[in-house]
Amino acid sequence: MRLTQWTDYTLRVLMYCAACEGREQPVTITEIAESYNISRSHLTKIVQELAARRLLETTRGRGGGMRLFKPAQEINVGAVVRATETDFNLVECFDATTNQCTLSRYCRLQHVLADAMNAFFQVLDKVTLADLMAAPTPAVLPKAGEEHFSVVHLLRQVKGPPGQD
Amino acid sequence: MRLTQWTDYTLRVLMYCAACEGREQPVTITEIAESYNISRSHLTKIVQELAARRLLETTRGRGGGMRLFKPAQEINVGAVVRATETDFNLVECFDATTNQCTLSRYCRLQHVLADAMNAFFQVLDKVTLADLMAAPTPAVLPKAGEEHFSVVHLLRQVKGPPGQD
DNA sequence: CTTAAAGATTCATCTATCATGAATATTTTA
DNA sequence: TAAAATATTCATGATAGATGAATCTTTAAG
Repeated sequence: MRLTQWTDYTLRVLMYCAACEGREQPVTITEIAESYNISRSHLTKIVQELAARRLLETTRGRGGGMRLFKPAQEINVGAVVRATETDFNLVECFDATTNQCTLSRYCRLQHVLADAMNAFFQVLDKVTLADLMAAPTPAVLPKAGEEHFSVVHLLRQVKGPPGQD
Repeated sequence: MRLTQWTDYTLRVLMYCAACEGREQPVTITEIAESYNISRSHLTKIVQELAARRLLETTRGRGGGMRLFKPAQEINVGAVVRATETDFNLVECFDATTNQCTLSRYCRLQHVLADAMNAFFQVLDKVTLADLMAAPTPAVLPKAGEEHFSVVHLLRQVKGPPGQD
């Protein structure tokens, strides 16, 4: 029971962009690839897909990069996961074209698992990208004056202020 | 987002046994393998595990086979799936030992996905093996006098009455 | 008008998990 | 003692998913 790394990276890209909202220059693929230490080439395809799905807006050429296409509050996590995951056939009998189990119509398993999967997504459907950027765990609580701590802070710690690398 | 075929087969074995409860002879691996048209060798390992988990009772030797260790009403589907699935790391950051994502403590993704997975299992936790053997879909509704239609009927149709093959 | 920096595209390959199955050992009852 | 059953071990196959090299295209800066 896993999601693909593709989905994982997709969400991370969106989070990175959300964290950088308001920044002058758009976020670049190279920047994210270095920050997360993952393949630039691979990331490109993910950004590609996100742009095609109108979740990111990309601009080519020097000074280009990507931005969220709409505010983080309007990007639903459930919708993103539904869009990026490709295989929802929890068990063989979910796919009528390849199903070989002769019991399928006589057992409730498929129905029960479908219910479970719906419950899974109902949770995600209530969450937006903005919600993912919430307060940190106690160990890294913001100091006084850092009320609006977010991922941006970590990025700054790790990479220095945006635009200085 | 899939379960393993191992889990699928595990549930099917249990369903087959549930359908045959009350039968004189225990169910054999060969019988199930032929019925579902899957590898006997592979099935053996699944039965093996189920016996180790005290969900099946197996007896060796001539006349041997397997039976449910306890009534189908007492076998919880959620528990079975939790036991047979091996990988619950929906995304990389679920596994602290291999996690490389520097954002993990600063983002709520892990928490949200954990919630979703809990919701998934909460559905399965309400279902027993007996519940999986419910009424068939309309297309195959039992005729009058077949009130207690169940998987057993299908097995009979397909294979003839138990013990005659 | 050329160069550098960015995304876009294509293709090939690697890899880990899961699935499969052969061979053989062990147990038990008829 | 033979047949029918589960148990065990080991090797291999299949495939989705991940990776990355190479190259093309676009665009702004100088």
